[in-house]
Amino acid sequence: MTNAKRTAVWWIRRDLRLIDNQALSAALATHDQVIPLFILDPALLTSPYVGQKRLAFLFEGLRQLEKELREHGSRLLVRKGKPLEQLQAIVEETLSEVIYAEADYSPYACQRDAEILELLPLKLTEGVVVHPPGSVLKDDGDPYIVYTPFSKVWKKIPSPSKVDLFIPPDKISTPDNIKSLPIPKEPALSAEALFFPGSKEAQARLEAFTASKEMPICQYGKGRNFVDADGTSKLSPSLRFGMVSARQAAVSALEAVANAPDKDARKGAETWLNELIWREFYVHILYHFPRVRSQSFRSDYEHIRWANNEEDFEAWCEGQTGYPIVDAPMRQLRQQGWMHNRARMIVASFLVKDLLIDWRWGEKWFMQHLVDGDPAANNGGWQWTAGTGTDAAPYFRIFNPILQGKKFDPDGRFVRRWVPELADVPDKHIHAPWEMDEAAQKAAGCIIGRDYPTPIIDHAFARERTLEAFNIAKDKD
DNA sequence: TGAAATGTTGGGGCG
DNA sequence: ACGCCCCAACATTTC
Repeated sequence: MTNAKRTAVWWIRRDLRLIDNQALSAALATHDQVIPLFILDPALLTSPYVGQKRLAFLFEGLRQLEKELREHGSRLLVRKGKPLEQLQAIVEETLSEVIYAEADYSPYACQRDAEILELLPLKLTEGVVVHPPGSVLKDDGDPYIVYTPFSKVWKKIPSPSKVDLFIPPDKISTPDNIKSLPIPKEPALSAEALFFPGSKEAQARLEAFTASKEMPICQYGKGRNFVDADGTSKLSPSLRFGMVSARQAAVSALEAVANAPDKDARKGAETWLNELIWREFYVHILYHFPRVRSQSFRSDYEHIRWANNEEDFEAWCEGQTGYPIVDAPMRQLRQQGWMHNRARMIVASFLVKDLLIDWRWGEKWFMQHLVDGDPAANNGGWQWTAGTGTDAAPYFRIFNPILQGKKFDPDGRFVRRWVPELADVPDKHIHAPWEMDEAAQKAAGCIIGRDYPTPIIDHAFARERTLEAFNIAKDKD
């Protein structure tokens, strides 16, 4: 080595934070100089599964990270191109000894990293999940394909009790002579975006949710299903890009469980912890069974004869199905890039089991619009709803969109917010406005078929059609 | 982390 | 007083 300083690259992928970052910590512990690098990978930026809102969130997140780095006297090095080629060039330019990165277990990332590992000194650390794939296995060494036993074993593995609050010293620095690209300005974060990216925002959100006086996490179990009054943490986009670590979230949840004032509160917090474990479960599933990315986990359901009607799909995408509890969240998704988890289940059930459209269509649409869109969680969620996945809802579990609306948006506030043409429809009919007689429609200023669509399908008919389609497929194997 | 169909029970009205 | 019917209310089964 010609340089006296020992230099490492910190390759940032989905870990946009300085706090509790195992890749960064490892680099700082072993090297004198650490160069933070982000590579704009055309294969990812132009994928049909990438959405503009998520990209905007990522780019603004990078700007926030750069700001933090500047406070520590460093630049964020940005390059564009095939990661292997860019890394080769940078290692050469900076005489770096090693590249540290947080392991990513999605199929694309695994293949990308495997190729790089053959040619470059890449060291992968944990961080995307608390317990990585391979660490939660059955006694015979097979991965779990049912959630409950998985979660029991997950909880038995000693979880970290502390996060790494290491404040990066001025060792992080990028040599001035190294060329860097600007962070793209487009797509830009819209002014009415629901989420502001960045580690600071994410840390504050986690803190407020789990450790503030009110401890909203303790109400999560009871409140999480109401689609309007929001009992959820809204942390998914931050977890998606590592603006908080999974470990931080888990530690905070465990602390909340321990500090909960009573039994109900503890249960509420445990429910949220379980959602974190669901997230890890699906990371493991996609890692162990990469074929689920394009196929049903249960191969018999590959035989389903989908209706796949394009017009129906378009109506679903646009929030024009005529079912308020479906249309409202679908419109919210397009506008804000986010949807309540209960609503995700409702609209997914409607697409797959009412419209009899292949779950992959919906999976793709979600990826194109969700700020938090993650290949593992999204795929897992869709296959769960479709009944084709691991530990999935049985195929005959078909949501009734009217009952779901009444249960989880009882006063119709959520529906009225996103489907303004229903604003004056009385509570009694808000989830089934087509049941209004002519006079009621006039009084509500909402003529069905003119101001708001007639339901594009009859639920009772759809239910029977789907039961038959799944039954036939099931018997084919 | 369903819903609908079907079965069972028990109170009240009524002849 | 009694049997009968009706029908909530709840439980069980089936898709």
